[in-house]
Amino acid sequence: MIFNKLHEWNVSPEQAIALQRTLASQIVQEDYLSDVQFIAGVDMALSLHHGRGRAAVVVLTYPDLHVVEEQVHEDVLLMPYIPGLLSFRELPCILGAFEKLVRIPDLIMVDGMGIAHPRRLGIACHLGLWLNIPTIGCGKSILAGKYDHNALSEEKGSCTPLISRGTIIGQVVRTRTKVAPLFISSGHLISLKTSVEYVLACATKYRLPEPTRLADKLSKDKTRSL
DNA sequence: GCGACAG
DNA sequence: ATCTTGTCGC
Repeated sequence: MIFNKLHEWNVSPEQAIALQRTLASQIVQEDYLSDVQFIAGVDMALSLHHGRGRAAVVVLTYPDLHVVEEQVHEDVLLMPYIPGLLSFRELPCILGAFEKLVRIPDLIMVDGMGIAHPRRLGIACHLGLWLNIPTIGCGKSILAGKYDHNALSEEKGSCTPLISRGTIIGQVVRTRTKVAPLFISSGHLISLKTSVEYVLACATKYRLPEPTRLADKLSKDKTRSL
């Protein structure tokens, strides 16, 4: 598939932050989804010496969740990991995997934050803008905001708002009973409510929803080099 | 100013 | 994220 080249990737941390501020104003938090027939999951694995990375994208049917396409792409990492600037480290490689994709997904689930980010531009938002496809941020740990731990019961499906500066930036969602929750937020072209619905619909047997769980597994595939 | 900090 | 074996619990 093809996408919009919004900017260069070899930028300084200061330039990256400036870009995030500009891009954040372009994020759409309303639902603009077409009939969702295909959902993709994306994740990335890093090499032993953190010199290279391998991005994996898995496309599954919805709501049956059957895999219809898988693509991986390896590349050198340009930037180190800096909290808040994750997309500048991982997206170049992830976009390489999307270039190889034949089946265009209607919705994408990303391993990382959406707008639940210091400048409201997590990796899911950034990817959504480059692809112009709805994206959901599915983080395994918190980056920004706070929530009432007591408002989250042990049962699957339980959730409580993630709040920052007086506004709801995401939902802390329990995808499995008695298992650590996930931090869900809108990426681009989708509402928070709809995001949570899709995550729960794809969280069948594990903590991670099937799209990102399978992408995570594929990126770590031991039968490949790196 | 101090501490926290997705993957 | 990654380094790593067995082990507790449903």
